Amino acid sequence: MTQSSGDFTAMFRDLSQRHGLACTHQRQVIYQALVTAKDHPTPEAIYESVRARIPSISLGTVYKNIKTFLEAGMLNEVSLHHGSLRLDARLEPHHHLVCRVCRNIVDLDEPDVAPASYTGRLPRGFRLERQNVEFIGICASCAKQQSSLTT
Amino acid sequence: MTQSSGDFTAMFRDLSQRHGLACTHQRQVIYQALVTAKDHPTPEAIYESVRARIPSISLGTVYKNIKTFLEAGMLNEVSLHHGSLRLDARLEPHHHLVCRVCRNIVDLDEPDVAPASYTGRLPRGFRLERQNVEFIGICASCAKQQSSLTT
DNA sequence: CATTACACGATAATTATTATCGTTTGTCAA
DNA sequence: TTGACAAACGATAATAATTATCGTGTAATG
Repeated sequence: MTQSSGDFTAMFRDLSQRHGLACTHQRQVIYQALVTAKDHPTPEAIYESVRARIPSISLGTVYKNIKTFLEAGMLNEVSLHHGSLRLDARLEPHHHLVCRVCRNIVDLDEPDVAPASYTGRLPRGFRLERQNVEFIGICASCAKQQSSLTT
Repeated sequence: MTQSSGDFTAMFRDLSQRHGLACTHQRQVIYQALVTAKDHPTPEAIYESVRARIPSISLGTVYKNIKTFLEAGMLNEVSLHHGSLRLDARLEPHHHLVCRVCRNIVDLDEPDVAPASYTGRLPRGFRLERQNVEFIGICASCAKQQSSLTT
């Protein structure tokens, strides 16, 4: 146990250094909660889990560090469209092209998309109905802005 | 003008009847704002747009009717995962299987998924980086609950 | 081991969404 | 038509999710 938790500590120290982040106890425990979660937890769920090990931690700290991890690329969000509901009145099946920076969405017509396929096994009793494909990248105007930041 | 708006009114009256919804002026204007929106608007954006035609409308009415349209299947949400942020610490590319009712997420390994492909033209300057595929359906336990409701 | 910038915890503020409630309006049948 | 009733409306309060602020504490660096 000392062994494996020691390994994780060393790994996380190294990971933090590579991303230019201070290696704090809170961060380590939050990160461990994230990587060991089997489901796709919410910040609130991480907060609950971390509280078992650091009862005094603040919810704000959990949010702040999750954001830090996201910006550092140590973590992903399941959807680019949480936060505010976005609506789509086109009922015909179609797909989306999304800019990962400004999160603007462009419709792609169904006939231009060859669907993905899954060859593995589905969970028992799951009835598959459709699929959503999101093509993700960076749009022209966001790319221009980002390159001007690095010069 | 009288012609086309009359067409829409008649169409919407019919649509409402088919879904068992009262055909109110507010609903018609909200629905028209939704179908004519080129982007994928938020409830707030719809509210702003509708206010130009019905200055006295309440934001709550817009939310309520959007929810009504969603439940009736007259409208879709862009993502099943808005509302609360959901996190994913798996950095390797992989895809998701989602139950449209309980919105639980199961990871699908990348090797089991043959990706989609897009044969159309991308917007000028858009740099495509990756794709997210969401396989959507209904899980065993939600299917059981729904069938027990109809019996 | 002292300095300093960054992180922490507490808490207030903001944003997004839902609920409540009294009034108004669409629907349906007489 | 019109009158009854259920459903929808507008105003507003309440809740949920997230972000900002600020004084104190601690990791990194030399």
